[in-house]
Amino acid sequence: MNATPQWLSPAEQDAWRSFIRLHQKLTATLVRDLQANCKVSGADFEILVALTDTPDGRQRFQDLAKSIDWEQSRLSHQIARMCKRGLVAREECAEDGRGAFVVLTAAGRDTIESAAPHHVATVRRLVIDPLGPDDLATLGRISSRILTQLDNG
Amino acid sequence: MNATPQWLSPAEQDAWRSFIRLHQKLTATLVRDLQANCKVSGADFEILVALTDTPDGRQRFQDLAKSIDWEQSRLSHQIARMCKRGLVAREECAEDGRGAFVVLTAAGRDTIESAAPHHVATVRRLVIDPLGPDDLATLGRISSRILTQLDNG
DNA sequence: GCAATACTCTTGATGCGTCATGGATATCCT
DNA sequence: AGGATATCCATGACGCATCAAGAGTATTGC
Repeated sequence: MNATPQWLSPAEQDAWRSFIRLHQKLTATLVRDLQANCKVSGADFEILVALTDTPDGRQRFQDLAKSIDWEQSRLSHQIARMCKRGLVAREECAEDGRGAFVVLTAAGRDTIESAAPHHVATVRRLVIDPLGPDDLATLGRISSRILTQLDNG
Repeated sequence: MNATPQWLSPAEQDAWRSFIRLHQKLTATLVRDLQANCKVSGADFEILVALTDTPDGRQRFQDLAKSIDWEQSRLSHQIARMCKRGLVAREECAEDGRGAFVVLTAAGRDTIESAAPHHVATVRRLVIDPLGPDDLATLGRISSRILTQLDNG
């Protein structure tokens, strides 16, 4: 039932390896840039951005996890670390005794407000500008296509 | 000296977020697939593939690190873990007292030979087939472009 | 009511990745 | 030759990601 060739053709292999390599190198570069210039990890940044998206900088654990597609326990560990550094705080949930809120602190807000412009500038320089609008749109379209496939199993 | 707009336009943001999301989800899926079906991590797989690329499954630390673009200490830690599980072994280097070789063991060879076909099939199913040759080539081209930018700083 | 079940979050163990540091050997320079 | 320097690899500390297990609280169904 498997008529497709087992190995990748040279052209497929080229494309795939470029993509994987890009994948690894871009992540490493962006994370390093954030850490060196803004003292936040990629994980910190993602949490802070997600919290900033809500008007009061407060979100239930569950909702936050869903909005950034993280597993519960990963979020729990991450929030524990960020609490220790004062970037966010926990709050109990009145309506549901099991639940809890994550709240952006003043320090957290300061951090993200100074980190975000720097990060955007880096993304522009490394990705958006070298590609130009057409290729960027193509990249977005291709990404969505693969994402759909991933979501369908 | 910064005439470019600070934030991303909605179109830019869409494309960028799709790409990042793809990035994260694809990695997670592939790693999980390898771990669940073949009992190897992504890091294990990368090492084993690189070693298989040489005729005798032996490589100096340094050369291995360069060929997969890893930091030296990352490789050292990884090899230590893989030694413990018997996938590779260390060998001293006669010509250079500081140096060392990493050698594929029989168990390591078995592992990669059973994992590789499975992995290729997954990559086909999730990425190569849904894209088709043209989009795959485009993805490769775009990836190379960004990689060049990364390498130039 | 209340027992069974489901939900929400936490915790501990383990592997991975980076940084800073260090020990050993080789090479270079005078 | 011998000291300075560079190269090669190892190690420890710390943060991050996943998995398995668990504690407390709500909900469901009888």
